[in-house]
Amino acid sequence: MLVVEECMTAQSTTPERKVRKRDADATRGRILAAAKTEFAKLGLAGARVDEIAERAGSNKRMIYHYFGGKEALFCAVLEEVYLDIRNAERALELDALPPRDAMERLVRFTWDYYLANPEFITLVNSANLHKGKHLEGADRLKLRQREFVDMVQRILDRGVESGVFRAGIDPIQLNITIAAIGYYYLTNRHTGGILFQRDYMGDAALEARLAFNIDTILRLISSED
Amino acid sequence: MLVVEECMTAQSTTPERKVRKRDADATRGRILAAAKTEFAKLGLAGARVDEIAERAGSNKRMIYHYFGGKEALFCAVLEEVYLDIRNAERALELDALPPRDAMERLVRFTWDYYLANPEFITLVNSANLHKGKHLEGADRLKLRQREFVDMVQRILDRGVESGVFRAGIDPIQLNITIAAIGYYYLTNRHTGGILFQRDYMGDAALEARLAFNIDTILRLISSED
Amino acid sequence: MLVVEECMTAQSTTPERKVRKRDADATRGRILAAAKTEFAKLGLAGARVDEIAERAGSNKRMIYHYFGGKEALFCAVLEEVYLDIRNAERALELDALPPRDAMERLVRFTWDYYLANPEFITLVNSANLHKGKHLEGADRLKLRQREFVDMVQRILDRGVESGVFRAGIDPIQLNITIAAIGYYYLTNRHTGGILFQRDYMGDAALEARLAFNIDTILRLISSED
Amino acid sequence: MLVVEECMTAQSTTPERKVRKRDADATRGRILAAAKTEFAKLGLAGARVDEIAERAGSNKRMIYHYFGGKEALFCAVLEEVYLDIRNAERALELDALPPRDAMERLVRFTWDYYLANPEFITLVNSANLHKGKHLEGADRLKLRQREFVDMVQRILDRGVESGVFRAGIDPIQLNITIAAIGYYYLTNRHTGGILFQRDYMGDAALEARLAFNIDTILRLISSED
DNA sequence: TATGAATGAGTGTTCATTCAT
DNA sequence: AATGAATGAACACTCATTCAT
Repeated sequence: MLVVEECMTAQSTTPERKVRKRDADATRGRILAAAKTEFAKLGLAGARVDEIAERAGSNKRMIYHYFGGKEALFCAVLEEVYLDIRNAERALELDALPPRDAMERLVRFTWDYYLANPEFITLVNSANLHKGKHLEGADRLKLRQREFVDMVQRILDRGVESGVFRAGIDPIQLNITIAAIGYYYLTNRHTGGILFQRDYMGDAALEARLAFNIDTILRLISSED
Repeated sequence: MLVVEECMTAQSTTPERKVRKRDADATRGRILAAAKTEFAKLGLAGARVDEIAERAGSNKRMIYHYFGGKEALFCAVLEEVYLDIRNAERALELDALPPRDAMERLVRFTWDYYLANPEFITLVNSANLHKGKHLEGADRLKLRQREFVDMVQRILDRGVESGVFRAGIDPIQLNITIAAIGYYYLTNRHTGGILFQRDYMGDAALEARLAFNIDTILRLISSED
Repeated sequence: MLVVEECMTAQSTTPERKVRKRDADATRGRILAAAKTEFAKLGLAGARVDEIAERAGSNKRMIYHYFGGKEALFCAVLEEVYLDIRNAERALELDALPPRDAMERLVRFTWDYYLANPEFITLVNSANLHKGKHLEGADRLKLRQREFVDMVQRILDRGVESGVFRAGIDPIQLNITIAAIGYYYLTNRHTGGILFQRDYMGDAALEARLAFNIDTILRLISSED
Repeated sequence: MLVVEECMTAQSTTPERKVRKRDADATRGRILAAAKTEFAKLGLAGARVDEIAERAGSNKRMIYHYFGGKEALFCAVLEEVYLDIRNAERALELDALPPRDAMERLVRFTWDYYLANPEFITLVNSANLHKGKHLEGADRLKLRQREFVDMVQRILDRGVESGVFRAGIDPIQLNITIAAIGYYYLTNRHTGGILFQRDYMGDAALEARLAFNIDTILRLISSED
């Protein structure tokens, strides 16, 4: 049914392209943006190709022309949003900060990014509902991810060296936990809000959660309390 | 489009029902079980009423007879899985354990439950994709949830009293974090596995994550390092 | 793309069916008849499922319910028309006629059948355009075909015995030729009419062709001129 | 819908065209060849303009430039293949052979031509499915066809004169039959192969059929057995 | 001469749901 | 209580054709 290999063809246009006849790249971009919104709101199965085309101010045929199909379009969206967050993380230049500050900055950034880009969360959830199939071809991403883990490792190493962090912390476990405590709160804010009968998204609630999360991570890695 | 109110009609059959309706209840139960599997695997939009009927060994018309429609069936499934986990938590009788043991037990239970009931996670994700609409009518659940928070509060209180826990910890924030560090790891295991190029589900990996999570929570609430 | 195996499921309804709830068999029959007309007129690729449904006074969904799809419907149509002609041939009871009369009767019947059932010809052409794929599962047909060849063989044998036919004539080659000289004239009547600038379908032309064909076959098999 | 008149514009480029237009003619030729293959394989409705353009190593727009549209392209293809076979027949120079040899040569040639050019058969079938509409404008062809019939008439006349052939044979009926017995065997080889469960295309089978056909025609026209 | 971009109408197929028994 | 028949709206996807360069 799903031809995952098609995802390989969904790479963004090559940068060498100079003359943009009739704005092909712009159309492609508008479709991608519309698809991101639509897939984020309704999931892969719930999103409608018609709606994406209309939202993009284009027409259905172009989606098939540029991306090959709905699933391949989903692949392209996924790759894009993952590249976006990894690029933003890299732009933090955490290597330039003292280790404790760097770590707090990372927790704060992760939280702020999820808040500012709520589509990221639902898209990742959709990708996982489909067992990650649509991400399998994204080799560029794996490289970026490794760079990111290395950076976190460097922060940990510097912290251990300067005595503020414990030794022996797995950077991937740490990374997962940093993401988890923000991501979970936000992705489950609706059911959580109903069941706990609590405001999740007010300013005070958000600030309280961020503070709790920073505390959680710093206590986890500190050399002493 | 969505008639959330239909969810009200999706309550499980009342216990007063005569015993001769055994078959009817059995059919209802098989439909509910089939729906759980199907919605968990494909989401609300991706699941097919036909497939649910077939998997239940029943026919489509019965779904409309017992539940009113696809969305109402989804409501019933959601309520059931939430009740199941809350009941299981209550059965832990954490009040009978010393506070540190009780807390470790809770972290461990939460992790094990998610592992043993993977549908729970994808169903909750689906519920949140739809902004929790399908949970709005589930009043029985809100009560249970409150009981659960109270129990965690009691553990924290006992821990503070005996000096092993810090004071001032919000039981709901703690609860969210306990869930988060297990839930996130498991729900995003596919994309995580691909991007980190790491085994998520092997025995060693699972044990390592559980240990990391217990450590995270205990460090978070301990009165000192 | 084409799942030829689906054709297997396109067998006509089992005769054991007694109670016809809401006229299921009638609907099936009307769809089959409409499909025959439509496929004959426009070919497999040219025929439209919408048009078939409308012509059948039914709706598109029923086509998929009863036949599984467009191609499977084509399989069912093909099987039906082949069974029809083989049944009609069997009804001729040629075994009861003197060999020469039987053979003339067969040539005449074949010609008349093609004239009365022009869809047969275009349907067979369509089947062959697709390399016969849609006939592969029709085992019932192969049996009938064999019975038919055996009957022709018996006529030939009786003719040889009585001295009117030559010995050594292959019944299948003869059969093919009997079909060919009628079929070709009719299937290519349009291009033939244009290129030869000749009336193909007037009464006189049809009679002349039939006479020519009978003459061709009798000269081919006669023991002497 | 169908604008048959467009076929008029599909004449091949006039020879007066300057030599510098070599590329243009080459493109036109490649499109025509690709179209022949594609129409032969899938019929008029089944063939895809995109596929033809790609197969021609050209682009879709050129098809519209040179031929005007899909149907007009089909007209051009049809005219070409008919001219090809008529030219090949003329090249046989049957007037130079004794009548019996000439007739056998013609049967043999027709058979060999169909075998070597299987597209001819499916294209003619497609043309007839559409009631010959696409051939209506091809006046050049009608002339050639007449020349061909005249040639067959001359062979028959010579045969009657020399006593080897019967008198009174209609050259067009004969022509049709010569074509029929080869054409039918080949066009229906797939369904025939399945229903008769017989090899149609092996060397021995082909030779046997050719021998049978020559025998059929010679017996039909011989003055005596 | 040549070409990629664009499109509207349509194409086979599937859906949740209702009807009739 | 249970079920096969039926449906219309929608679905992903494709088509021949025209536009702009």
